[in-house]
This record gives sequence, structure tokens and C-alpha cells, in this order.
Amino acid sequence: MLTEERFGVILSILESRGSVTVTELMKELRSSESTVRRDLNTLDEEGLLTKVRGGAISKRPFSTRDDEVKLRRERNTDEKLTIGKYAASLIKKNDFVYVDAGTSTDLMLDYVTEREAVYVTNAVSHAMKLAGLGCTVFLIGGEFKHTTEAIVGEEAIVSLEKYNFTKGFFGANGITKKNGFTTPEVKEAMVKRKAMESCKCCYVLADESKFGEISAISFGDLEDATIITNKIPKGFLQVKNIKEVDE
Amino acid sequence: MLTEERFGVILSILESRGSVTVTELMKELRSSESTVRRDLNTLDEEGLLTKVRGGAISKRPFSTRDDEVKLRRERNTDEKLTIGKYAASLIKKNDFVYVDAGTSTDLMLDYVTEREAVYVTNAVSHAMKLAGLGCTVFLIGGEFKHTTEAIVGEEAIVSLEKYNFTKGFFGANGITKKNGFTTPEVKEAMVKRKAMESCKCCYVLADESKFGEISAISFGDLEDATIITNKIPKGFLQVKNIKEVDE
DNA sequence: TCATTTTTCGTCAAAATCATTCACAAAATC
DNA sequence: GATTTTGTGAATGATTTTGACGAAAAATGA
Repeated sequence: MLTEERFGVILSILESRGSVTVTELMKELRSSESTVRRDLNTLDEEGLLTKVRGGAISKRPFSTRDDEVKLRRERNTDEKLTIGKYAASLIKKNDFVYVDAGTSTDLMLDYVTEREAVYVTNAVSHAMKLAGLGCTVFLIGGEFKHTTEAIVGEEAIVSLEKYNFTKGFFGANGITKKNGFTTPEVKEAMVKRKAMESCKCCYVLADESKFGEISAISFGDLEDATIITNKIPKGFLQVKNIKEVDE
Repeated sequence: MLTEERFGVILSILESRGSVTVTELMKELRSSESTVRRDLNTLDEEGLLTKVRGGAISKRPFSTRDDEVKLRRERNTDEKLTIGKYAASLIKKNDFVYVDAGTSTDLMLDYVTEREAVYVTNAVSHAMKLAGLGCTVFLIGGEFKHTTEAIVGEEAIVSLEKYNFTKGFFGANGITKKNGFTTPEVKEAMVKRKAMESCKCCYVLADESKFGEISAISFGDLEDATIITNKIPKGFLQVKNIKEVDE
């Protein structure tokens, strides 16, 4: 196994589990103790993990994901909040709403007031937030992904089949005329695509920075959803289905 | 288990329960009394917890006496831990395991080591714990109940239909010969019942205090599952399918 | 009070982990 | 083709951690 490969495996194990022992790594990597130790030393020197007696722990001992989410939230927050606020105002009594996992939609939830709508989501955190507001919430079934705390995979897609939503709210990492809406994760993209198909009205929440960007996987065409953004870039002015909101 | 890992576990237990005994920690951490004491000393020196006779309490200046009382009362978790430990040891490679929501099963998860089994649960916290261990986890779909953070209701039952588990682990509030296994919540009982039907082997985790108690709703007969307990009460001695575990 | 139980502390040997060295093989360089 | 470089695995001895045991101290109960 290549050195770089091993580094990757070690770091990804740390990412998901938070800690590993030397012995565990010997088995996972099928290498000797010496090699594992050398790897850990290198990665420690490079500051990519923290070596401790017996193994290594992830460089961020405290609630990794929370911090990341916090950080991400602080970027473009103002615009995202405005977008979220407007999106939330679209939810009416008796709506059957799908809320996609992601930070954009998360910010939207802070403005949700409609308790007489029913909500479905694939994000555990969204479910908790909505349930905390006193709303009726359903989580779709399927594989639970640790890093994003969202439900993804084949099973999730089957779960979505039975629903017919009146409105759906989505996030996207990239939006172009040619590739439509894109996101970096394959499994998540599949879920998004299926969910969009099940919605009468789709809304994509995206600040201006997303326009012109392309991520790995497309999950819908530009015409499939109404984009809610803070500022429509020049190239997209003539596109229908874009709503610009400010303050 | 890594030293830092142990520190993390100790602190997180303190975070959630407020106090722990040395004996509990010996079981949770699977290390000797000496090690636990050393750990507590270190963490106390670092000011991360307050050591008290018999264990440790969370670092909060006030209401020390109350906490110490609480510490005494919580001693019965010892038995629950033993039960959980045994139950976890039943999970083997390639098992397809259902884990019911609840505190008994939660304690069991601390002993789960089998990463090559697939787990399905209706409890969000269980899913997170298992995913954190690096296991493959599925959440069933359905209504998300805020108070218990579990998935319940009609939809959850339908979700369960497609599964055929090799083993299932359940909690119960009451066990009698006549009424079988009982629980106070209607919606949760329905889910339990359906899940039990889908398991080849069912295990009910219950300490001795549950025998003779009756809650509102039955979700299974005594013969439907193997009971794992710390002490079989007199009246149940001749019942088959009870496993008594100690230490 | 005094005896009994529980908890704590200290010591020590065993086990685990670590850094270092050396030998070997594959790849890169000359 | 001979060499250097690089990566790997094994062996060694030093160091740290661990678990067990026994004695001391504190709590408990009669």
C-alpha cells in the first residue's frame, strides 16, 4: 500500500472515529508496527493529527463538526439569513414540506413558524430543530452518515418514493446554466434528485457565490426549481424562476 | 483503549449523568480499579472534574451534597451495565441487528465492538453512537418524536416491514407472565411489537426491578424473547428463555 | 465505642508502548 | 550495471502504563 494511501486511510479513520490505536492501524493497513509509527510521526509533525501514547487522536478534540458548522455559518451569514427568512415565509398551513440537509436550509429553519404544516427531512439536526418548535416532523429512513448526520443511500431514496410534497427546500454548492444544480457528494446528490422529483414546487437556496460554480454531481436542471438568492448575477438575469430577496 | 479516549468517556459520562462511581467506570472503560483511580486523579488535578469518595462528580461548585446523594442512588446502573455488556457480546460478524430506543440499550452500545455487523435503530442517539464507532447504521423512517428523539408511528412500522433481523435488542418497563413485556407509550409499543416480529432472535434487557411491573401497553409475550437480567426473581425461575448474568 | 466494610493510596512486577538501530529489498539515480 | 536513496520490517532495550496486592484511612453499623 502506498504511503500516501496510508496517510489518507489514517486521517479518514480519525475523521470518523476521533481516535485510533497503533494496533488497529496495523490491521487496517496491513503494515508493521514500525511503519504505522513512522506514519503517525510524520502526520503529527505535519500537524494533521495528535499522537498520543498507544495511537493518535484527531487534531480537534472538541466537537469537530459543531465548530466547522459554526465557521461555515459565519461566512455569508447575512445573505443566507435573508434568503432563509424569505424561504420560510413561503411555508403555509397544510403544506407538506421537504427540507434538504445543509446549512442554507438550517438557517431557514430559524424562521419557520408554521406549525400546521408537516415537515419531512433527511437531516437529523433539522428534525430536532423542527420538533423543538412543536412541528410534526418525519425523518426518512436509510443509512445514517456520521460526518453530516444525514440519511443517504439507496434506502433513503426508496423512503422518499411514497411522498408527494407541496414544497421542497434545497441547498446547492454550484449553479450553472449547463449543469444545473450540483453538489460534491454522490450519495447526497441521489437523495436530492429523488426528493426534487417528489416536490410540486422546488426551491433552491443559494447566495450569489454559488452561481457559476460546478461541483461533482448534478441533481437537477435550472428549470426544475425556483432559486432564491440575495443577488442575481449578470449572466442569470434573463433566467426565469429566480427570486432576488434583500433585507 | 487509549488514555485520552478514557478521559473523553469519563468526562462525557459526567456531562450527561452528573456523577459516576469508580465501579461503573471500571465496567464502562473495561479497565482496572487502579487505572480508573489514576485517571480520576489526573482529571481532578487538571480541574476537569471533582473527585469524591466512591467516584467523581461534574465540576460544578454548588449542590455538592445533592450530587453525592444522587451518586448513591445511581448505583443500580451497575447491573444495567453488566446486562448491556453481555448483550453486546452476542453480536457477531454479519449479524443484522435491531437496537430499540431506550436507556438499557444505550448502555449496551458502550460495549459494542463488532463493526462488521449492520445496525438498524429507531433512536437518533443510538445511530450517532454506533456511527461514531465506525459501524454501518440505518435509521428507520417515520415520525420524529421530540421528547424521546426516537422514530415512531405508522410510518416507522411500515419502514420496519422490509427488514429481517438476525437479532434484536429491546428495553421494557414491565415484565409479567400474564401481560408479557409492557411499556407506557402506545406509539412506541407498536414499533417495538413490529420490530420484534422482524427478528429471528429477540432479547429484552431488563434489571430485576422490571419483573412483576405492568405498564400500559403490551408489546410481546414472555416466550417471544430471551430476557437478559441480573437476577431472576423467584416467581420466574421456571420460565425458560431467561439468562441471568453477573459480573 | 469497636468491629466491619468500603474506599484510597503506595509499591511492584508484568505488560504495553516507544525510539533507535540494523538489515533487506525495491526504486531511483548515476 | 553499480550506486544511492527510500521505504519497510524486525530486534533491542528504555520508558511508561497497567493491574494486583496489601496496608492505611475513612465510612458504616451495631
